[in-house]
Amino acid sequence: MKSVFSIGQLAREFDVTTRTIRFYEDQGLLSPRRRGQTRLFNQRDRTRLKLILRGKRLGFSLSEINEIVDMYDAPPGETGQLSLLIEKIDDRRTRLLQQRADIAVALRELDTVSARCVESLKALHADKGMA
Amino acid sequence: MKSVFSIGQLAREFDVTTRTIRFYEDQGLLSPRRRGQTRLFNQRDRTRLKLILRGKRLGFSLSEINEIVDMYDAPPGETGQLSLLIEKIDDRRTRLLQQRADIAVALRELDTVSARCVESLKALHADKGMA
DNA sequence: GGAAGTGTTGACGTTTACGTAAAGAACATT
DNA sequence: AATGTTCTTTACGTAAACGTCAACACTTCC
Repeated sequence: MKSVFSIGQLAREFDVTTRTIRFYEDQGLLSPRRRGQTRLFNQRDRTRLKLILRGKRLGFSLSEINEIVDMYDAPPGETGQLSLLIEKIDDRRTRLLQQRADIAVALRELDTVSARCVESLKALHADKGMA
Repeated sequence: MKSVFSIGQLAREFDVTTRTIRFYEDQGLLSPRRRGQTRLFNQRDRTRLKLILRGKRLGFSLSEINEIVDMYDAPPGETGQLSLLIEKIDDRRTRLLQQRADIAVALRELDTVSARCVESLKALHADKGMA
């Protein structure tokens, strides 16, 4: 369990370019410590990067991801901020549930297409037998 | 059950702009019939649009969606094309399953954040009671 | 017959999310 | 001392997915 990572290490581990990681820092999604000019990433930075990439896989934009990642930090003190956060959570949950439903439909349809492929293969083999 | 739609009707129904629909046609994702210059969309076009928008919700790019929508049309005759299609189906299934797993994790984490919100609210009420 | 509403084709503008050099610093190896 | 590797900043480039006019045609309503 290492506790400090270079930009290159993280890039290799998560299969992104260093340019991408620097870009995320530029956008305020990451803020690693520095030793001189060089970036030093700790476990928390690494976790945030993992969160970011999961958000990307789910089709969120970087600014949405920025909001999301902030959600995981300490809840805000004011009631106003808190209800805003609850609203965001609800929005995100709704979107995730929609996506889950979309995936269910899409997977069923893939099965249908698969079945048609099998049928086509059968037909091709039958033709082959005829020749 | 209507069988022909104008571009405006579809735009309203699916909450996209007409510009978006024309762009999709330009990219070869839609190809409605014409009466003179005017586009006439049928049920098949409408279904394709629905597929496209679901693909977008799942974070696929338009070129990926193009491939996907083609999958739902008649399977190709050649064995080579067919095995290519099977490969694509497999890729897509893998990605969907990854997304589903991501969603499961994200939903659990949302519950955690929700719980923290409730705790924070309790604490705020306690403070209020103290004053 | 003029205005409103819907349709059309360009064509340029914009945001997002990086890619891709350019030019240099720091450090290890040969 | 030269080479190689990994890091840095700065900055221009780009593909995707539309937005946003402009300028025009057709129909309908008053």
